[in-house]
Amino acid sequence: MQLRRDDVLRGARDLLDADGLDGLTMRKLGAVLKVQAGGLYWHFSSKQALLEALAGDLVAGVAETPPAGPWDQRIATLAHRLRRALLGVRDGARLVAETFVTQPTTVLAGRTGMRILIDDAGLSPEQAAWTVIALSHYVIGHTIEEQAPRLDWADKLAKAEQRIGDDLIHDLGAAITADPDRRFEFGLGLVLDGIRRRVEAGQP
Amino acid sequence: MQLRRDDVLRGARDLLDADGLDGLTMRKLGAVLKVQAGGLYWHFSSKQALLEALAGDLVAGVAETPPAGPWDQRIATLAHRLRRALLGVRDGARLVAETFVTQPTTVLAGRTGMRILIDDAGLSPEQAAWTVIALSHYVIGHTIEEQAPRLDWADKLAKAEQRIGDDLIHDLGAAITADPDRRFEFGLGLVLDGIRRRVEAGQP
DNA sequence: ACCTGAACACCGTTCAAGT
DNA sequence: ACCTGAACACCGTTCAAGT
Repeated sequence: MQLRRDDVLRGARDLLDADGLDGLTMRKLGAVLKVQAGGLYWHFSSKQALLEALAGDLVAGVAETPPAGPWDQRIATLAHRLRRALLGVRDGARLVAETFVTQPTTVLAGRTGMRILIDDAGLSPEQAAWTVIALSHYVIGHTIEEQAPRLDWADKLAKAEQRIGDDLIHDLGAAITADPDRRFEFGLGLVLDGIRRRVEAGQP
Repeated sequence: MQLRRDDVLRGARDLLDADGLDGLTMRKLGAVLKVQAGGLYWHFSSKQALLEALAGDLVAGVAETPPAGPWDQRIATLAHRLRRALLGVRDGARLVAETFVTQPTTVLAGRTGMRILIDDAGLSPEQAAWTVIALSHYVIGHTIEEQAPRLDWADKLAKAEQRIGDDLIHDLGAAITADPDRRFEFGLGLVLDGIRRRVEAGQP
């Protein structure tokens, strides 16, 4: 029963989900796939290459053209898809962040966003490019934090609140522990509003 | 000549700058400080704890209250300070991203931002908290990408451009390789515009 | 209090050799 | 073509023992 490239990727994905990015080692992956660790290097030239392939696969679906509709809704769809993709596996955002632009699938997703901003929203190609980049930075930043191990946050926040003794810290803590879906929506809305300003300025 | 906690932190910072986050090992740090690796565990309970202390120090200055002025300018100052802090050491953004909210200094920086948004811009405490969180996600996302090793980006982008054969990919590539300062400014402006919408909606 | 020495249980990667 | 076996040069962490 020989191993194919896709089997390795699937095994890596499962192991990532089980043990996290720091727990994903070539030796454990070998064990899962019933293969010596060294054998994996026939399929991938390095662990880094394997991780990049994994990251590429993760964001593969994002680039599909969203259904017709208002430009802001279509862009929101892309942003949601990217977040969903990153959330698809443990530490997905960290994984993708470290191999971001090098991935063809990421480039394609960026292009899809640009199309919408140019054709539907009327931005210049340059503006569109800068905008999709900024938006992706927000999505990735948010999702990294969302996926970060929350272990003892509550404790540390409570301590900070006590030490500083401030209502603002309490409100900040409440926001941090709030529903990530809603927090993402809020930040996305903020960025979209920023884009709207540009769009309106362009066609008054 | 005994080692103090601060000496360890300073050594770790230097080593981080020299070898990057993946190259920062307890054994190399021990060598730099003329100490056995195990000896470091008297000063820090784990490597993780050391990294967290390093991250905390890095963003320590961000929380200082910015000079008086329009609220958007003061918020921009905070965002620039955070980026500068992250750029202060190699892989600083990655380092901070993984230990983000647990750091008291980060909490303090968030509080400073909230003060401005509440007192100067007239947002509710809740809105202010959600806003500083979203903004910090953008800053961190941007800076992680900015600090990512660029090794063979140009090659891969050129290949993607060739393969897809699209002007949009060319424009996207140009944007990605553009001056990070200007790209950061653009994205920050986008988010600030989004906040302005909220502010105007709040006090029409 | 602060560190050494030495060990334990791991890593990624290479590469001759097997099938 | 695909993998084994074994090695190389590393890791983080613990802990008795030294000073």
